[in-house]
Amino acid sequence: MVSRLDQVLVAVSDPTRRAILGRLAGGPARISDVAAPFAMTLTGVCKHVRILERAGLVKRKRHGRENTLELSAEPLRAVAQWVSTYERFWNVRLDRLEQFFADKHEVPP
Amino acid sequence: MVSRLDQVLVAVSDPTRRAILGRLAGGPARISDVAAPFAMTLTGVCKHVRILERAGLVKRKRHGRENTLELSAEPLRAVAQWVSTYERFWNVRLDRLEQFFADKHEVPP
DNA sequence: GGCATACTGAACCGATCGGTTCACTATCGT
DNA sequence: ACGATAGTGAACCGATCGGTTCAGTATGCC
Repeated sequence: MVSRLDQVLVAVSDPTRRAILGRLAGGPARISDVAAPFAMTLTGVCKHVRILERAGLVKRKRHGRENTLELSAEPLRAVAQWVSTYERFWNVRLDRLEQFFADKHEVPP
Repeated sequence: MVSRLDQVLVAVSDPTRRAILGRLAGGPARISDVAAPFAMTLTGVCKHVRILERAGLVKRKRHGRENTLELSAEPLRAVAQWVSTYERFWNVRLDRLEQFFADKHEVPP
């Protein structure tokens, strides 16, 4: 079983897919429009979109023969949450600095 | 060329590697200790550690034949930063709610 | 010295990945 | 009805991935 966080992280760990999300952050777009800037076949982009879709990061709406893609960033929340559990570790230096000053101004016994 | 963000996201998109980071969040440990809970050979775990190391998420210190691993969460900051650029999108409902009230109290022309 | 411990490198394996080509289905515009 | 446009499914390809086995190197302990 692969968790949702897994799906999202895997989807997002590819630079092409992050670029697609970036494009969609500027507003909805058709697959062809999204694909245009890439030196890649439409089929290739389609597969990336599919992965993003399965991760819940992209919503698709069909209008006739066109597929409008829309960003759905909510699953990134899980990523933010996971990362945030490590926040205290990259603030460790700051903690030490604070400790340093705390020690300096400590009242001697 | 693969960016740092890429390296970190790829490293972190594997559940085994996230579990290793989780273990290391509880304090430094030897590779063997980290490996113990996994149904996997030591060699397998070694390879995962290597990937985490290359992403800068783990620091290694040799003491004789032992390798002490230490969490180095700072690169996760880049992930947090990247995700944060999408924060406004998962708050979109709130935005719409605000817009709704803004419209309500709008001064008619 | 001799044996156990703690890794590591290399070779290998099947599965998955990113990407392509090609053939196909719908749909749109004229 | 026609050809152009938008997208998809399937088959294929080389590369990478997660994992193994096995042999080897240090190092620690008695």
